Amino acid sequence: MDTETTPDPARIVVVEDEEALADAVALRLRAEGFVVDVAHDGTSGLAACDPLPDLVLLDWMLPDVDGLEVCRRLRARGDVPVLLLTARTAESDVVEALAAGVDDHLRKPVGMRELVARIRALLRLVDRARGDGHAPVHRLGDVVVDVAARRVQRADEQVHLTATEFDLLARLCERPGAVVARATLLRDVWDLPADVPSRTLDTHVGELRRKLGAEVVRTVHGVGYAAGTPEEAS
Amino acid sequence: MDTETTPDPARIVVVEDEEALADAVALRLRAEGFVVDVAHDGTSGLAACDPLPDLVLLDWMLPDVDGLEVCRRLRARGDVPVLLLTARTAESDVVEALAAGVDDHLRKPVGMRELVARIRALLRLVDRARGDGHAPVHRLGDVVVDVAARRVQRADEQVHLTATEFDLLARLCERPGAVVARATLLRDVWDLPADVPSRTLDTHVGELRRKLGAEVVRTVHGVGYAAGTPEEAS
DNA sequence: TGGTGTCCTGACGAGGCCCTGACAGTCCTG
DNA sequence: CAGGACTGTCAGGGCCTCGTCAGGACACCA
Repeated sequence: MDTETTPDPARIVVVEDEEALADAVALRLRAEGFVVDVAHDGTSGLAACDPLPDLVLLDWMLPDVDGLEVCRRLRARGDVPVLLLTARTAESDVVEALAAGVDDHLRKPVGMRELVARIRALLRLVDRARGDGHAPVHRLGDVVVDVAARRVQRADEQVHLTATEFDLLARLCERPGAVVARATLLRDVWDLPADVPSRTLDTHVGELRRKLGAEVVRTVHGVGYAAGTPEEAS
Repeated sequence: MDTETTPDPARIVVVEDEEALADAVALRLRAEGFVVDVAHDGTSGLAACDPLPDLVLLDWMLPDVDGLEVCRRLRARGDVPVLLLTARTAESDVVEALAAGVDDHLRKPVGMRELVARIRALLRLVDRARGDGHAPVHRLGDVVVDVAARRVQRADEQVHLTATEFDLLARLCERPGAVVARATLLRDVWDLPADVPSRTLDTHVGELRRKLGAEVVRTVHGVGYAAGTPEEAS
C-alpha cells in the first residue's frame, strides 16, 4: 500500500452544535487537507472519536453533555489533543477549561486562519514530542521489526514478509500492545470500508503467526488484534 | 490533585525585555514551583536555553533579535515548547507566530492565572505525547485497567475479560467514582434504547465482580453503577 | 506464454460469547 | 411491616467470530 512517504492526513473530529459554524469549520479544514468528522452533540461526538482521531475540536456548550465532560472522558481513553472553542472567554473560564484537561482554548468568534494555525501548531507539537523517543525499530519478543527498512528478523534470522503482511505488522507496531480494531486495520492497510465481511485480515494474521510465531499477534475477540505488550514499547 | 509531588520541577526560561513584567512573571512562576531563568534579550535568552529547558516563554519584540528568530534557532537545537507573549494581537500576527514555529500565542496584557494555566497545559501535553500514548491506565484498588491494550490485572495477575465486559468497565472508568445511569450504560455500551427491560447489564456486572472482586463496581439502587472512587482518578 | 509469487475468496468447523428468562434475594416506600 | 420494584444469579441455546485451507484471479517477469 502507500508507504510512509505519504503522510496520511490528520483526522479531526469537530463537535459543535451550531450547524452553520460546524459546517463552515469542516469545509475549511477539509480544504486544508484534513479528514473531518462532524458531530452536533457530546454523545455522538464521543462515538465519532472511536477510534481516537488526531485532534478534537470541541465546543464547551453542547446540548447534552458538557464539553469539559467530553474532554475528561476522551482523556480516559487515550492521548488526543483537544482544542476548546467557546464563547466563554473570561480569564476564569480559560483557566477552568485548561485545568480540566483541554489543550488549547480559543475564543468565539474565531478567525478561520487562527483556528487552522492553532490546529497545525498543536498537531506539530504532538508530532515533535512523539517523534523524539520514537524508535523506528520495534522488538516483540525475539522478533525485530525495522519499519524504515521494511525488514523483519526472528531470532537473528531474516524473515521474508510480503508487502501486505508487513504493512499489517507495521500498523500493529505503531503502538505496541495497543489493540487495533478490525475495522481500523481494514481501513488503514486495505483501504476498505469496515462492513465488508472477509477472511482476508484473518488469513494475513495467520500468515504472520506462521512466520513469526503465534505470540507476536494477540487476538482480542470481537475487537481486533494487538502486537506485543505495552512493556515491550521501545 | 494538580500539584502532584513533581520529581523534578520543570525549568522555564523567560525572555522578556521589560524588566518589571519579567520579574513579576518569574516571581509568580517560582511561586508555582517552577525553576525560572530570566533573560532580557534574545542573545542571552538563547544562552540561557543551553541546556534546553522544559519550556520557553518568549517576548516577540526584543532589543536585539526578533522573538520568532529566537524560536527558530531553538527549534534547530531540539524539542522545546515555546510560548510567545506579545502585544501584537491581530489575527495575522497570531497566524504568523504560529506558522513560525511557536506553540502558543498569548496576548499582552496577560492574566497571570491564564499564563500559568497555559504553561501547565503545554507541559502536560508534551508529557502525554512523550509517554507514547499508552497513558490511560486506571487503578481501582488492586485492579489495573489498561484501556489501550484492553488488558486488566488483578493483584499483578492477568484477568481475561470479554469484549462487552471490558467495554462496560472502561465506560465506568471514564469517570472513576461517578455513578453512570443504567440507561446511559445501555446506550453507550450496547447502543440500546433505555426502556427495554433486560438482565443483560446486571449479568455483565456480576461477571465483572466475579472476576475482579465485588468491590470494583458499586451498585446505586434505582440509578446505576459506579467503579472506583474519585480519589483513584489517574 | 508459462511460471512464480501474492492476494483474495468462500466454505467449514470449532469455540467463545451474549442474551434470555425464571427465580431468589434485596432495597425502598407507603 | 407488607408490597412492589429493583437487582443478583445461573444455566443453556444459539449466534457470531475466528482459524484454516484450498482454489482461482491477478500482476509481473522471463
